[in-house]
Amino acid sequence: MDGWAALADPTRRTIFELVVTRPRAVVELAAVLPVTRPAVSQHLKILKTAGLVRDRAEGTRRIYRADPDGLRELRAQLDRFWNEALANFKELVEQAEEEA
Amino acid sequence: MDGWAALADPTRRTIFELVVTRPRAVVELAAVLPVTRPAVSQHLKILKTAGLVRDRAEGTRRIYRADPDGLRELRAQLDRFWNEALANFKELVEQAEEEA
DNA sequence: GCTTACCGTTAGTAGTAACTTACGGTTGGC
DNA sequence: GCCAACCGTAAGTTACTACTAACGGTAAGC
Repeated sequence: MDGWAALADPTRRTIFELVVTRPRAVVELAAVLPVTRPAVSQHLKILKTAGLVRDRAEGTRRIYRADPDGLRELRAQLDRFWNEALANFKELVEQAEEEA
Repeated sequence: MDGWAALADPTRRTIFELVVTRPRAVVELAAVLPVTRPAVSQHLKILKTAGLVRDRAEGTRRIYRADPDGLRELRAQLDRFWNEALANFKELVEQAEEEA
């Protein structure tokens, strides 16, 4: 599952929003969210595969934090969309002005 | 369905990529894609609901183009994630330096 | 007016994703 | 050594999503 699909799910996006502010343990996340702890683990696995989070062991706890790498890719692609959309829009305006 | 979920589907993201370069008709898109024309229509409906495309009638054809509005929202949210992730990362580095 | 081209919607189906429950494995404290 | 805390995974269920086929509706050309 790629970055887009990873952030498409609302629960997963909430998890990412929590982790992006500061590192958190799985049990911490599950306490806030309306789903069980295993569900949070599964979501984190997907986010990790997408390169959006990293984890580190700290005793029995696993601390998850945001990973800039996956985020960078998404930003690059979204910026490309943005620039192309604006260029396209600008072209349309110029054509409209030619006709006027 | 919000912008994230709209761009999560690969077919739908391809459609958006095609439309973002220049406006296209439904039959045009369906000719390139490996799915049927109704499927393209359904995807376009979802993209439209998400504010990512707009359509205009031109004879019997419907021309779709990218809509900057929906894109702007996604960009804003992604930038927020990005900034928070960097701030978080910076904080971690500073803490590590304090310990050194 | 008839045909053709283009499009959206509906109904039905197959595949997948998100969730819970149950289980086993590892680390830390007593 | 034993218990408690924390975590990941597997199995099973439910809901949803993407798709096709079939239909009806509208604009353009002859």
